[in-house]
Amino acid sequence: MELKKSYNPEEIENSWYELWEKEGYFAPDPAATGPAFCIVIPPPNVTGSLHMGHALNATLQDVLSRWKRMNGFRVLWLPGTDHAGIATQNVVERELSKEKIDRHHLGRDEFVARVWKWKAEYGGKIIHQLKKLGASCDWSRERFTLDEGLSTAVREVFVKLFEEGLIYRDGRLINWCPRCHTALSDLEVEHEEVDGKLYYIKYPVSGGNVHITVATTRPETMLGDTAIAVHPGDERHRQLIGSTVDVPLTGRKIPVIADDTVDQAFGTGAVKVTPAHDFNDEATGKRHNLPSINVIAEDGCMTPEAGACYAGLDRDSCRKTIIDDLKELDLLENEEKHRHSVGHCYRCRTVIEPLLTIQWYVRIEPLAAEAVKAVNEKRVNIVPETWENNYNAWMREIKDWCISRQIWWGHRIPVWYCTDCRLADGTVQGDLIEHTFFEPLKLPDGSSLISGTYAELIRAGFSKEEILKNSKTIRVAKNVAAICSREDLDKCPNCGGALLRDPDVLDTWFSSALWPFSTLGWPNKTGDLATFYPTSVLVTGFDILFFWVARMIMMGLKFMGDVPFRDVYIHALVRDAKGQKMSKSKGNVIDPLVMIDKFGADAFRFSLAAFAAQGRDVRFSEERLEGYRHFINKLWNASKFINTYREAWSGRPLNIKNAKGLGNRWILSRLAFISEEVHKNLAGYRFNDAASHIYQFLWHEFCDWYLEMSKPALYSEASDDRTEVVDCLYTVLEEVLQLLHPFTPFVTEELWNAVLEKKGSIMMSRYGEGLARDLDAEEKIGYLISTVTGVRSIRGELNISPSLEVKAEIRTDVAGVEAVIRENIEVLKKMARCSAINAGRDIKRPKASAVSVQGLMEIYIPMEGLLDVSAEIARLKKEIGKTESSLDMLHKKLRNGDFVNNAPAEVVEKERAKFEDLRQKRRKIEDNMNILMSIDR
RNA sequence: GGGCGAUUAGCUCAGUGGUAGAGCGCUUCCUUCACACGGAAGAGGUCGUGGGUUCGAUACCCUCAUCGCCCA
Repeated sequence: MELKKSYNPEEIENSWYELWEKEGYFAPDPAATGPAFCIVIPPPNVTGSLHMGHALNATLQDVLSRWKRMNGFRVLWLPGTDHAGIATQNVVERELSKEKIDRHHLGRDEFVARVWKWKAEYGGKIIHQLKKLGASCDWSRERFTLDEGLSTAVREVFVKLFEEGLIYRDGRLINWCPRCHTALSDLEVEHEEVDGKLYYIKYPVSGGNVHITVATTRPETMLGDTAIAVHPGDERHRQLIGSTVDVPLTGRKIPVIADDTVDQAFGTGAVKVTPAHDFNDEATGKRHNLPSINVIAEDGCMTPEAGACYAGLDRDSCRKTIIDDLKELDLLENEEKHRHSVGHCYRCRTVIEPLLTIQWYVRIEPLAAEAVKAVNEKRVNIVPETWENNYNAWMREIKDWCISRQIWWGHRIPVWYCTDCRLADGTVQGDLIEHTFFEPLKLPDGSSLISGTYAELIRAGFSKEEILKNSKTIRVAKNVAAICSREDLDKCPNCGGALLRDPDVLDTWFSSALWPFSTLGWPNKTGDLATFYPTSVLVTGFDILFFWVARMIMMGLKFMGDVPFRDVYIHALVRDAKGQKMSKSKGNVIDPLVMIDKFGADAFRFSLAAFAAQGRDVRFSEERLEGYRHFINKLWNASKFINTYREAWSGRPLNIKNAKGLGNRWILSRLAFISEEVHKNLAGYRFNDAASHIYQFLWHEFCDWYLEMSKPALYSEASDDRTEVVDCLYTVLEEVLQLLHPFTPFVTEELWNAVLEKKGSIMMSRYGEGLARDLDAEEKIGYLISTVTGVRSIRGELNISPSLEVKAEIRTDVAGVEAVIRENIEVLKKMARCSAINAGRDIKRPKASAVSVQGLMEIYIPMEGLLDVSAEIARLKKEIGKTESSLDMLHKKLRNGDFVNNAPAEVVEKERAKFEDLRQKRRKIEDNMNILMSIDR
């Protein structure tokens, strides 16, 4: 088959992908006998579209998968997506708001149905994009964190942990997003430096005319203050400890307390304590038994507790009002600019509000302890190792994990509350369950209700269905008994009374934490689970090391009794060419699909792999990508060249042991070398090293040297020599295509078929064996390369036209060198563009010749009449200069007794030999220069 | 505030206890029958600063500076 002049990716990529998929190549081969190799994909958000991070992540996984497959492993790369609770709910809510619909109008069931509909329509986008990239995922096993099987797994895990007391319900301060209207875990809060203000507020001391000034960044929370705290050793405030102050604007009296956590350097050294709205203050409150006053509600607006003037205002306008009011009372002493860190919702960027609520938690310590042990005992290898530190540091300080979310899209918590059971004190539980309606609900008597306890509402004549359908929030008191169950319940197992299900859903990361085994069929004992768990490696970015990786290790150990993966390869973040994080707001986002369209998936993938050096961020630039497109084109053209010798090919691979030609032995030896390097580097997740070895070999050794030196034989008439060269070309091409295939699957598949005319797909082929080094050939080719380089150097520097053929006289004392030159005279003539070459120990320097002194030879180019003597002298001087500085350095070293005595003998010997060689080289150049200066002139 | 990482050619980055490499860019030459998405020859670095360990440090240790990230 004839190849086009240059490679055109779009013509072939889609059809090859379709074929691979149709043939079922992505599924693990049931007939394969090799060991299992499994990667579970870090499930991208179902709302997402492919960005550079995904592209890098998927490329590396695909490189590993394809490489292992070609090594005979039974490979499973398991794909899927994540239901991304908050993010997805936000997306659908935004859509609804365009139709002016609030999700509460729809009700829970209908809303969830809408999200499923949205998912069916738009959710698969990223999957198609992964296919464009060439990802060899087994799509027949694709999973979704909210599908039936995974939901079963989530349910099982929740119930087990609940039964063991590792999941519990508690009321404490949590991070609350007033916009998403849900609790968040600590990890989901992003701290960000913002320019704020520090307000100095005067609190009058009760019954006197003195006051104490406190500094705060959040004056609106003063409405919930329950103390002022100062450091016990602070002279400024010591006399006020134990006294009472009036909270301005409220008149509430609160104590001044001493607490040694107060930072005396901050503000005035006196701080207000608001246990209901600040994490530090909550702790202070606990230490001093202070009450908590909730002044901010879940929607970010002030509660009735904040007082009639402020109730209903949102946080920000309340702050302004308070400042105005304080100014009026002359209680605002000062305000100054203040830069401080503020928590934001990682989904919507809204400022987080610490709120006192009842939530579900996972007791994390026992799980974390096992997970730390697994990493420290190297049952899980984190690569690069430096991330182990981060992992350990985070695990040491880990706090219980808040897993309940007040949204509708997700795994509903499998807990029910009986409305009829009674507490020990006789209270009916239904009176401890509080409902707030979305809109006031009309009663038959014409009045309406906006909230009430479940029992009240029932008594008022509402049905359970009506109550639930109209509830915006359902708050269940902490002392209501939780009934956790594997099966859905419809009546109380104890009293047969009505049950309400916990309204919350689980943190999406709860289901992600089970991903490595839930996707393989757990809790059923499946064949996949037996074969592929623990998975082989997890490839991911460091940004979800805690969110996800650590939690998977915990859950894997807990429920499978083994780690979820042997290795974790942490790759870098992809940044733009200037090193900035890509973000939509900065407008520096590079779309992988645009890159694929422009440069082809192969060049794009190869670039990503070549950039992926361990422990460093990836700076992506189109310029470099362009360079790798050229590389793909180079491969294409080399193949095209080889393809023209199709009829001369015996069809058999050339084994280095049977090869006679020096060049053939050499290139096969080099092939053996880089093949080993590629396999070694991939095994160590050194993708960039693997990629650059292939690049160097293919371009510079194979194309620049081997192809050129094989041309004389190729251009000659049919002979055994020529056949061997052609066989060699095909042999090398086959192996190179295989080595490259994990990086550049499309072009290699195309060439595999078009040039090698193979029957099957390259992705199902196996790496060949029998590669071996031939150091004798490598040494001898070294002589030839020196010869050609020497002549070219003279040509280049003396500006001798390439069209002008020269003669070369080569003097060498080494019989081996002389022999190699004689045996390869035609090749040398062609490559160095010489009309004749003589070599031997008796060669004399011809008159008016330029010289190049190589290691074991002196190359003379007679230039009769043409030699620009001064240019040549200048050239030789430069050469001497270079030699000289190396000699100086070596000389100093060798004269140093400490070096000679202390350094290993072989190092000293090496340096001596180098010194001798250089000295000879210098002498030879000097001799030549002297001749040039005296005789030739 | 705590921790981590970076600092090597004009740019982007590899790398090693025996004074350095790549890609792109740059200079000169060449449209030679695979490829101008090409070929050949070159220029270019006291490996951030100051100290220490060592016969020897760009590499190992410490200080500082600058930049970046994570956690609080």
